[in-house]
Amino acid sequence: MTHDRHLGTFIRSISNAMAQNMQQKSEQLGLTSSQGMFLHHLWLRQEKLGVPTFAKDLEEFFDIKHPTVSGILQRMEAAGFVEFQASEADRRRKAILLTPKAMELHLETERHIQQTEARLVKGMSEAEILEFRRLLRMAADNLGVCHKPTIPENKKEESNL
Amino acid sequence: MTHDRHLGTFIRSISNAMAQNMQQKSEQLGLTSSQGMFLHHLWLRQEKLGVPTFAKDLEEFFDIKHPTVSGILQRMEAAGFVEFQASEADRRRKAILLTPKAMELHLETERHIQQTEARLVKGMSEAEILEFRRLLRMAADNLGVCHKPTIPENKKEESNL
DNA sequence: CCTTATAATGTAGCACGCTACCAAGTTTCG
DNA sequence: CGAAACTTGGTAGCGTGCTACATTATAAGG
Repeated sequence: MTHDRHLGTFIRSISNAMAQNMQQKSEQLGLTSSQGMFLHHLWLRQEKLGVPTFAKDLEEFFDIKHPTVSGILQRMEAAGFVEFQASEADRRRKAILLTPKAMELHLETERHIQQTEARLVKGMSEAEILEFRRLLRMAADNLGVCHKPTIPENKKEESNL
Repeated sequence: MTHDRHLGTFIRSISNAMAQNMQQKSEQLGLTSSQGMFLHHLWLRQEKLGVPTFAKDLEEFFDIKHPTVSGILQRMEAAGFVEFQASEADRRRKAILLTPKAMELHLETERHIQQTEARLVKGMSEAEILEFRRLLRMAADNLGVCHKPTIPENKKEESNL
């Protein structure tokens, strides 16, 4: 019976490995893995749902702090993937808009995300995948990780991803 | 049925949340969560097993790249938690030694790690915890995360953690 | 209306993860 | 033995996560 690593370091390693995996797939596109996930989420809201996205939305969905969102958006703007548009309703906010350049990358980015997801659960049965997700959610709840849906309440029924 | 986040971002959030949890517990000791885990592992090898530890060992056990190990060790040295001792057998290597100051923190650090581990699996049955670990290991294997034991082969039978 | 509280975002500074590259010691093999 | 290959670890530079603080806009209460 060999020793197991603590779950903490183990999960950290898996998280790092997934990021590296995404990064390698995406680097030809000039995207990092976080930027790829931002792009996908922004695309979903902008094209599929037609709702504007603000920094606050990304902060809540990805469960990261606002300075982290700020940094990623700044680099995506510098790389020409997003633009900002001041909100009239609330002058503190700026809507985040994908550029045509980013739109072109969407399909490939989505493919990378799905490939990485598929690789993660390779060899698991459908039941095991469900159980994995259930246990991960329990762990997340234990740590207070919030779990916002992609879609605002008033748009929920329109979506199909 | 609400949307679920991709497993990728979900695991990343859990990993981040655990690190924050550890960090909050440890900051009064002047340790980060990575430094705490390094300290625990170094203590285990140094005091329990009596084997020297080199940067390469940490790199393999925690599954991180060597520049990352290097950085953490440099900060731990600057904070007075570790010292280095040139190896006579192989002059490329430096054994990593915990200072008395670090030894004093060991018990508290171990407690923090175990509290965080316990919090993660709170509400899960023994069987669920085993299943969680099994599924995490499958995912890790799928991503090529290596899973080295804490203990060198020739010392394995002596350990009891 | 005006003060105060709350909310959204920005910046500074740090830890930690990575890749890419470099230096030096050890090992292997002709 | 000597050259080439491998191993160990160091540095530079960057992205992403954090906390703490500051700024500005909106909301709430007297």
